[in-house]
Amino acid sequence: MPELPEVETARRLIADQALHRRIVGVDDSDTFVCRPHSPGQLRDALTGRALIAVGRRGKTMWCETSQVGRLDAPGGPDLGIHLGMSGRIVVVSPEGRAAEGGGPRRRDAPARTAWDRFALEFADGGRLVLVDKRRLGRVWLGPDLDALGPDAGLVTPEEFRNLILKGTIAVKARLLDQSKIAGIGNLLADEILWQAKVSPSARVNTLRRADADRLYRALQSVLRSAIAKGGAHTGDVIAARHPGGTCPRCGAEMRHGTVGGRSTWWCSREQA
DNA sequence: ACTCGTGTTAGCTG
DNA sequence: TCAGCTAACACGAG
Repeated sequence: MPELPEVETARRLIADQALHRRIVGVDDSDTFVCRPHSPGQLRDALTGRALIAVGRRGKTMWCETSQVGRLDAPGGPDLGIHLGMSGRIVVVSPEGRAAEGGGPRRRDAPARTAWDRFALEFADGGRLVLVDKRRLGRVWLGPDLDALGPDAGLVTPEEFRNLILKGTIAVKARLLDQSKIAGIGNLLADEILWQAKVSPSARVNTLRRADADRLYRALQSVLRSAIAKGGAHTGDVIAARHPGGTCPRCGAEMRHGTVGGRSTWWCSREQA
């Protein structure tokens, strides 16, 4: 599920509920989720510290950690968290109540599931868990944020034009390139292109400045709406992403194909 | 049984 | 070296 809006709900959950709690245990036994670390490395690096801040760039989160035993003092390693295709964050309170972020919106959740892939156990009895059915999520030390482009919600119109228009790639593939702009996933990309009335397979070198500016405005409005409503799946055209679906604006048939290696839906009339 | 997928990334090609 | 493309990863859902 997670695109930028879902990751933002997960980040806010961590910020509200998981900071300044002493870590007394770490389950880092899933070597695929904790790649490239081996079991025990995350435990050894984090035990005795606390999370003290949580940031987000695109779909990547990072938690700053404290010194060992000094839970208000910065100085520990940064912990990267990525939700992958199906990850969610669950934070369990000292009383055992579990809240979930990374899905549509924050809500109650089971305290333990068969899909718990990584967990921090706190001294107060609560925990922070990465729940991830498909195991494409990831938790690792020292995330390299410089490999990502600017966050999709923070990029300026000028930056956007410069990052988007270079080369000959299909515009949807470019929107999905996290090293150019961070945070746009498959559903957001379809929604942005539909709102801007741009064909997903249009080559970026064929776009005019007016197209880029419409894409920029669509990006900002789609992001704002998706964060407010709780997820990328709340977009207007997402409901029409199925066989027989019709454009919510003009009623024309929706087309389906693969662009940039991803399943893509577009309006046969307005995004020809 | 079989196909698909809201994400990333190694590896190949020109 | 780089832009662009494909396959692979893992595994549940339909």
